[in-house]
Amino acid sequence: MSRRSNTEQRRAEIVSALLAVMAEHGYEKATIQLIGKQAGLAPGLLHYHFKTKAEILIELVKTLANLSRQRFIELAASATTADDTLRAYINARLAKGAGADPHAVAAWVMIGAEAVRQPDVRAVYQEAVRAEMQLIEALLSACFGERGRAATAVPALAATLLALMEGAFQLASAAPEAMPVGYAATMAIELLEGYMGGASH
Amino acid sequence: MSRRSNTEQRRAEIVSALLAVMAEHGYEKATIQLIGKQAGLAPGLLHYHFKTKAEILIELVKTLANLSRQRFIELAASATTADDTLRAYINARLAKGAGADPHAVAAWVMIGAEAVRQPDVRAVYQEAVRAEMQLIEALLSACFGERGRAATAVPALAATLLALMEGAFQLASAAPEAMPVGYAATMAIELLEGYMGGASH
Amino acid sequence: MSRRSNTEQRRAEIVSALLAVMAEHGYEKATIQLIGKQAGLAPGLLHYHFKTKAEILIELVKTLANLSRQRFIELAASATTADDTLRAYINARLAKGAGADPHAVAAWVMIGAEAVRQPDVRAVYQEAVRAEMQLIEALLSACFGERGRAATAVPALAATLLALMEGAFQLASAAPEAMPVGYAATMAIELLEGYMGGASH
Amino acid sequence: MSRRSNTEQRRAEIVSALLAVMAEHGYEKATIQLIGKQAGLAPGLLHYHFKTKAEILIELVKTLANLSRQRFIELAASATTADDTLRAYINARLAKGAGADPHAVAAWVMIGAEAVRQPDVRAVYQEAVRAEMQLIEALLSACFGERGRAATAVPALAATLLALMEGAFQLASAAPEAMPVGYAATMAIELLEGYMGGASH
DNA sequence: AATGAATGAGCATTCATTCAT
DNA sequence: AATGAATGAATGCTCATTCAT
Repeated sequence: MSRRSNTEQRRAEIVSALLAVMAEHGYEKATIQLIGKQAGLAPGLLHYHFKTKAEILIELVKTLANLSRQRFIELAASATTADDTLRAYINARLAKGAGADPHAVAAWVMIGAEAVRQPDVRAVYQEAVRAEMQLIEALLSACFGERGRAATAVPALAATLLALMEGAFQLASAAPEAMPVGYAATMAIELLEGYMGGASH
Repeated sequence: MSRRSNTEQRRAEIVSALLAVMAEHGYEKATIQLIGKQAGLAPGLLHYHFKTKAEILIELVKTLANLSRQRFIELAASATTADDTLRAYINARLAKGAGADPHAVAAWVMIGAEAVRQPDVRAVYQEAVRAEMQLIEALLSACFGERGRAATAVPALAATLLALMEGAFQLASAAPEAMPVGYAATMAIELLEGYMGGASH
Repeated sequence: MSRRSNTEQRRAEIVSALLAVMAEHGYEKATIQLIGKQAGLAPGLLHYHFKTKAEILIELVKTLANLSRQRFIELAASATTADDTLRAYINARLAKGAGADPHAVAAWVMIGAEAVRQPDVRAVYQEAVRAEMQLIEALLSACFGERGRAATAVPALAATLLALMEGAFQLASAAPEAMPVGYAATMAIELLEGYMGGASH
Repeated sequence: MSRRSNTEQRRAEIVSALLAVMAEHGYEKATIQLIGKQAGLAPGLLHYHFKTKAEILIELVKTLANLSRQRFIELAASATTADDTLRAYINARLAKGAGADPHAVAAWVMIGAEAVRQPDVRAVYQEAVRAEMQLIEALLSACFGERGRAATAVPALAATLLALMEGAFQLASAAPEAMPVGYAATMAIELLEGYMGGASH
């Protein structure tokens, strides 16, 4: 009788196209025409599946947050200790190599800037930040527990690690040539271990 | 006697207006009309003093980099040890309070995003990053020296501190409600001391 | 036995949906999507039953003209004198109450505006006007006859009554709060009686 | 020093262009491009002088209402009695001939339709209707007074005259060929005189 | 130096219409 | 008959830039 809906797939294609275009041109210059061309779809079709351009962006934020979590879950699967899990998390986020997607990183940086001025984007961005904070806090608390130590300043430590990661994304996208190679993951782990191992001496 | 050229002052006013408008609306939505209104100048005048809108942005990047350095110099004036100087630097960048300007912070975040896609902006942004890296490396080396220790992984450590700061700016601008209060400066200092004090044990 | 064609019913449903949507949004903003939603039909189906959107409008004009005539016939059934019949006519058109449909009135106003610029609409609109003129003229002539008077200026009188009715529709739709309640039917009858009763004194 | 503002003149030109285009094409099809072409102005300029297209329409409504009043004032200047003034009013509105502008009449019809669905337009349209009602009521009261009679049902009578005029505009614009020539002004006057002269017999 | 009107390309969005299913 | 995805040409509006004054 009727056509089968392919909306979910089309929406995913469009979001994916926005990711690619935005990584290179930013949000404002990611025109509907350009996104459509990237996806191989007519411009009008994008507005058939999404009410506004901003709505595509919102969807992208959610998608990237999920993707990130997914990658961590995969890498954490083989970790046995809390320290291993924390390392897996940091590597999932910061290490180059399999799964690291410069496009996604650059797009995330653009999203961070849009979140400053677009309330709707800000809302989902903030939600992602909150969820990430909780995840990191849990990981850190576990590490403290494993060492048989009281968990000290976990929220501040978590925030710092998150800031470090966000900043690393920013610098990797906008000034890679000015940065040392592979500094972030290694140094983040070392700093945390230094703190957790020595904070009570 | 003819009228003195007020070009330099006008340029500064315009750059300052861009800072204010950009903090709230981002670069693309910071229209010439809006910047002009903020500065109390007619739109046409902006193009008399700057060839293009991008040129104002470039000037703003330089201005912010200088401002930042200026603030550090002031705070560092009373420091006597290398550790004190490093603390002064971190506080100059991260501590709330006198001199901390949320507008400037938000604008810097926007600039970071523009640097990803605008080569001209990227060039000056990268230059600022490089200069900052050198400054931090010098500060860190001094701290190591003061401790009578070999300087270990200074570039990576410097990069990490810079990333931490950039990320803190990002999160302060886009998700302040999700972050603990005043975490960044304190925790950055503690992490560094933990690393420098204990890395060779 | 194969499925009966339901084309006629579907067409009527679509026309009725246009009436409802147009009353609120006007013709241009009565999109095919919106009409379809109102009718509970998929957009594509509208173009299966009507070649163009304008064709639906044409059909609506005819439908409304018929509806109006129908209502008069019902109300006139019990009239015995020419004066009664005229009163029945005016009440059928102007009186509030059973059968008065604000939607239909508003849609008719919209149609009147479309008739100014769309030749096809104008043609059927004009046809409806001509038919209405003839009907009114006949009613008026009968009234003159009943009074044993020569019919004076019947076409002009008929045109004036028609104008009065069209104007009442317009004002009822666009400025109801500025108008007295129930003025039109009463006053139309009084004016006509004043004219027909006293014109020869 | 600066350029002299020509905004008021430009706005008037644009409003006038909308009048012309709207009379032929209606509001929706009166595109900014088309209005601009009619006025000999670049499309962007229309939005420099008016924030939105709807704002031009609002201005047009006000302009037409004023124009109409102006024409009455001129024609009423030589009237000495209340009856003469009423006649002058009706002629100013309905009579063909010097000052009658089919464009303005057609545009007014379009405005009436837009007033049904655009709240902002409706507001100014209603205001114009209210002002017109007051004017007519005053004229009619004066006529009753001149006759030494109590004013009977003046609001309803005024509303009826207004409806008659609005309807005459509608029919003149959308179905002129179906209407008698010059019926409206003559018949309106006769009907009113019939009513005012004989209502108390 | 300064003003503000003017330009025109480009943008997100709408929508009648088509078409594969 | 019916569905709903797809198309692409408009449309209102924005905005950097130019220019006459």
